[in-house]
Amino acid sequence: MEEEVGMSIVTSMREKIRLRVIEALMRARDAKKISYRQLPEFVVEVPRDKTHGDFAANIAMLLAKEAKTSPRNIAQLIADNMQNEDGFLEKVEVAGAGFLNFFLNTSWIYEVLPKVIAEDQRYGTSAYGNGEKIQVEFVSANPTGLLHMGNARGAALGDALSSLLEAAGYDVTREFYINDAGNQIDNFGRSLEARYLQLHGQDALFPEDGYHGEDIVDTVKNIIEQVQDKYLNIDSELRREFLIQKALEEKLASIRYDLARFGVDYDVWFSEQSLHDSGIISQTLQELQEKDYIYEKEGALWFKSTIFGDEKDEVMVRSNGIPTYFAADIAYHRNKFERGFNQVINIWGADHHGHVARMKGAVTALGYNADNLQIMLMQLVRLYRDGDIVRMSKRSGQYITLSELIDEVGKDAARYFFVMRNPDSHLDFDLDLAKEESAENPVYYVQYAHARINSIIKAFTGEMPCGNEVDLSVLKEQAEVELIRKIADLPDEIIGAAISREPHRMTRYAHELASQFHSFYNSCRVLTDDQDLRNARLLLVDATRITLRNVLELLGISAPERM
RNA sequence: GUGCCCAUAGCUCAGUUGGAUAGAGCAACGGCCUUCUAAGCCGUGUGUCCGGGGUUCGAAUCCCUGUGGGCACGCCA
Repeated sequence: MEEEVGMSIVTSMREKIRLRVIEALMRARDAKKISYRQLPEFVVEVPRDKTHGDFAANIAMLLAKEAKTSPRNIAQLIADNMQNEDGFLEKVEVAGAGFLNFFLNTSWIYEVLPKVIAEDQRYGTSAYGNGEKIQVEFVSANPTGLLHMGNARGAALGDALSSLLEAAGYDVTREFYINDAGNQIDNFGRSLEARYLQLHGQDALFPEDGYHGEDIVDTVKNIIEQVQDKYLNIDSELRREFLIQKALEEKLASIRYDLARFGVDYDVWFSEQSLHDSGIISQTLQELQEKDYIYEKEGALWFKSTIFGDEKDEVMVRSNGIPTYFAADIAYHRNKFERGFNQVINIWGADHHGHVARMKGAVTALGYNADNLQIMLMQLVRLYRDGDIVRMSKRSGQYITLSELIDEVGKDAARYFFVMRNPDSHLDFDLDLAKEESAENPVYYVQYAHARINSIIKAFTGEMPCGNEVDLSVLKEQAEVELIRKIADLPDEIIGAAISREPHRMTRYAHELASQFHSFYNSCRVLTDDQDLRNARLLLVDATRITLRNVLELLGISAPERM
């Protein structure tokens, strides 16, 4: 049975209609006016076109074949047999190919506002997820450098998705996987060492594939300030070990700082090195060996990922005995499921799409359901400045950092831009455009609505009316009714965006809500002399404020009180 | 070459998972401030939904195929 508590008003209207449709059909069948065995899955949806009613159902078209009669006949039969003693339905129409259009008695929409105001910060949230544990791993950038635009997109998407899932009633853990082991760390060490020696006037050779970025030089300069030339005449391996440790500390601190500035707050920072240290990697390897998913070839150990649809098998342990990144990642994913997450979501750049099949294969091999590992791929970000594409490469150190992005564009605009687009499409980020504080920037449109509301509330000197004491049925203007309906949609919008893993739906919703408000603002005056109307509109405006603020909060965007 | 992703208005993109006459923003043009913020509102028009087949009551959406673009194909991560 559906739990009645916490269900949104829109959902309960939808369910009420669904029930009455089913009852009507059964009544018609009892009266031998129609025959069918099984009821098809049908939808009760809010039609795009307002003239098609508040809700519409497609059941007649789906039942036509089985019932051996025309969709319009079936729809008419349902309409004639609908129970409506309580006047819940204003009218029911048969339209188009056999749609049922339901026009509801408008009284239900006036329940929305008191509910929003009572729930306040909690409005929009629901218990849909039943507290199920979900982990979202995102960004997980190499700590050898600074965060770039791709990381920024991942941060905005991952954080918004996490917030959405939380609002939909899931128990969410935000996690950052720190790649502090493996080849790139060795490379990092050699790069640091070369810079350290160079900065002391020595003629050290910089590794070909090393980290050429200026930020590495700065890091080494900072270390030198602390230790001077103490590590100049010392065993190279010890020197590298020390430099790596100090540099990782600094890099990680700056990554944490930048993400915090971007409004992203992680629950867990998980070290890859800890998997090596604790022996979990070799344990996992052994388990896979026992299950016969591993074989040896040319001195290396391979995982049979081809049996899970991968293009080729993948090396787990190199011939030099060092496990690959893939081996560590498998151990990490085993660890995730062992920690009791029902679902695990990874946000990856699309350049990693080749790993999806083998990672899911590894999860299956370990005895877990691969469907519970969802990998959200996002296409890469292309950056434009002065009309030209800015080539970005971490190795060469040529890239715009998250930190610079926040300085230039601002957190709010940047986050809105990243979440606004479908992750499946390339994002052309025009820095000059995003910087512009003009109407071109959609985030201002939404924030402006919030600021306007606050300005109305400030201008009102009396006492805010109480939800239950106001007759809201005076809100009859089209702009008023449509605004209320948009407000009422929030809980279902959140659930829909959360379960489909599509945070970008929420920016659209935010924009539509703001649009509906601006339209209302221009056609209806809130602070009028008519006290009843004024009070009702004050409540409407306050509920809009709460809804807008809650959506912006989900997206990690501030809701300014004045602009 | 093989695999994955993308292709919708002049530009940037939505399109509620298969529904009714495909929508926003920007750009263009015309109107609206003595009023709670004009970073706003109202109006004007634009489509070979990349091409071609198929599935069905119904396709931008699902399947096949062709074209164009991006990405990946390492004992890197």
